[in-house]
Amino acid sequence: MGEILKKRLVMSRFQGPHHEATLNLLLAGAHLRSAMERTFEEAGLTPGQYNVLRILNGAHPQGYARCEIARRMIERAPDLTRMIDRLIARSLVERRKCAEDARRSMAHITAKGRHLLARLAPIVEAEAQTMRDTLNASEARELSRLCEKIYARSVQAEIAEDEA
Amino acid sequence: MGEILKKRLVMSRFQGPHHEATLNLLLAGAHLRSAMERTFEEAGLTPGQYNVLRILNGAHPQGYARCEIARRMIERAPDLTRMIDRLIARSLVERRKCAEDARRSMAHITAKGRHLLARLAPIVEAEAQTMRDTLNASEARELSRLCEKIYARSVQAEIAEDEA
DNA sequence: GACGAATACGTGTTGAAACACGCGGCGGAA
DNA sequence: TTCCGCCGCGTGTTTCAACACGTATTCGTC
Repeated sequence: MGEILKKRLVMSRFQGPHHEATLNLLLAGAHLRSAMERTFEEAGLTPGQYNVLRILNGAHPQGYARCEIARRMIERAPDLTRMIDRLIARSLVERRKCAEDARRSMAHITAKGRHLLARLAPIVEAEAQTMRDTLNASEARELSRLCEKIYARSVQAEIAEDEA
Repeated sequence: MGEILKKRLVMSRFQGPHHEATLNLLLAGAHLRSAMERTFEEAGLTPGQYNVLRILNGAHPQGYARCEIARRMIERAPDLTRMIDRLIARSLVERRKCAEDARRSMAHITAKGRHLLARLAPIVEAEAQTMRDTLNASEARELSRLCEKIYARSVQAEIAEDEA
């Protein structure tokens, strides 16, 4: 147990299973993230940009306001405005005014953006298949459960504010 | 199951447990990472810089060459040189020449760097305690095992190269 | 309806990553 | 020894991210 992490970090001693789990989680997360980077770099997209496109594609054709996108992002994105700007510069997204609330700027995915997502779909599916090859279904559910426990506290705080 | 993630990403449907696990792992990793950022920002350190300091502290007083540090980092750090430069600028680390191999530049933690780590220790311990409150020991071990499976393939490839 | 507070965006600026490249030093082969 | 390939490191440049701030709009309260 823990042999792989030992070799990876060239460490000989741990400070208990929780420390080991923390390091492993950070490593696995960074690994998945860099796998995403490699997947999308061919299309010139960062993981965050891909995430925005996916979110907007889910909202097609209505679109989302900037703050709605931020709420649905995996990672916090303080600079979401310019991230969207870059997508607009490549004609993958367009910005329109919001009728109900003039403060909001609605972002919509374009046909070109949807085409890009479609082209990327098989590559993304291949990555998903790798995960299915690595974990069985019950392991995946267990991993979900444990990860949720880790960020549950802060998220529940956010939801509490949300529903207050 | 999965209710928290649904609320977090405001999603209503999933594409199976593996997709859910992937998202949860990314979220938990980002959560841990931002918790580290908040922990160290008071000291003006990024998680990567703290990691370097920890690594050099473990090698004290011999020090490590740049490439040795890179091998022990949690995240890949292509710009490790300048990361060390910033630590040197704050007198937390110093650079010396390597006698055996003039190509290498050895980095050593300074007394000031060790003092900073000592000052940060209780805060880090508090974070560790949070993890112990969240997961019991067997859950931590299971999380470690699952995370290791995820990055095992690529790591084993690296080790294979390493030992070739 | 008017005022203050909060919200939703956008921007200017600073700091840090990623990538490619160049230099110097080491090691093996003829 | 000499040459060539590789390694280790540093740097220049560009792109991106984080923080703080300013502006416009909406909401709540009187």
